[in-house]
Amino acid sequence: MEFSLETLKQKLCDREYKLTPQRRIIMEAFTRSPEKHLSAEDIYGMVKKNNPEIGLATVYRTLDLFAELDILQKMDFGDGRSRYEFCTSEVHHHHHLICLSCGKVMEFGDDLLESLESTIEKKSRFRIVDHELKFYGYCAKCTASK
Amino acid sequence: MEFSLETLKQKLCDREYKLTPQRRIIMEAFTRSPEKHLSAEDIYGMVKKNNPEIGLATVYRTLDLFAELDILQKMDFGDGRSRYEFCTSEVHHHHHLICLSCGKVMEFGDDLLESLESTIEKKSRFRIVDHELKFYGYCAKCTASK
DNA sequence: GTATCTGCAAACTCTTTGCAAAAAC
DNA sequence: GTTTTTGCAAAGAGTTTGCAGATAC
Repeated sequence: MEFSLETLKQKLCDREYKLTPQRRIIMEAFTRSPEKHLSAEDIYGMVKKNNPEIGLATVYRTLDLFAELDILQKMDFGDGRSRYEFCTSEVHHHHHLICLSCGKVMEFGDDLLESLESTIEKKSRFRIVDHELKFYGYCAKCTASK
Repeated sequence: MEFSLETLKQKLCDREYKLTPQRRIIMEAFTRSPEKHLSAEDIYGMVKKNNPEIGLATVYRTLDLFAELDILQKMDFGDGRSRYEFCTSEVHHHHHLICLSCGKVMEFGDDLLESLESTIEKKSRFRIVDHELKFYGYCAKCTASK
């Protein structure tokens, strides 16, 4: 587990937030999940198994809080729901491959955009703070099964 | 106007769709708009002025139809609503600059991603059909007014 | 004439919010 | 003890759908 509960507690306390069981449970679900790009509903489904009393609204609030604390990054893959993934320092330097057939999201780490960014900043007088690159297509499995 | 009503009629008839006043009006609103990235609500607001009887559902249905006919391209800038723009052959080769302050969307035409795509296709066995590159930041106007 | 299309209202999905009860510190 | 947090249900935004009447061809 790359992200310890201690770190979570630290980050919460720094901002006067409390470490509640729900927040701990949601964080644990995240660290345990093999899939890294999770929606609120995904998390809700995972935590409800062992903690049926937890509410969907709490999941939403917790994910938003974690995003505000730079623990998670909120992302949008255009399917009408937000997804969250751990906000590592590399998160801005990998790109997403989104399968149009099965919806799977893969990552491709490689940052070729730094030079493009500075070109744009000069030409457009637009101050870039983040970028997002997505490739849509068909994963190997879906290509094979057609 | 780059896109004539004749072309629209042609494309519709080819697929056994009819050219209705509503479809014509919506297409005209699109060609007349200085802003190129329009939401359903944007279009609805524009057409309602002269045609108050037109329904929002019709706007949605028409935009989706146009997208299916490759007349418009449906896009998602992460603000919770879909936007549409004319689907020119260059549409896949320009990228978007999205201002986090005023929400304005600008374009940056330049395609440096072809070589990156073939690298990814080889390394990941992922067949790419489209890509999308967005830069988030602050436009010149918003940077100045801060 | 007939199949398509429209407008309306209701339904739907994802997300947010108001509030009283519960819990962290 | 007090402030934060929770669960619930209701509201909210954007979009879709069912249906009866209207319309393009």
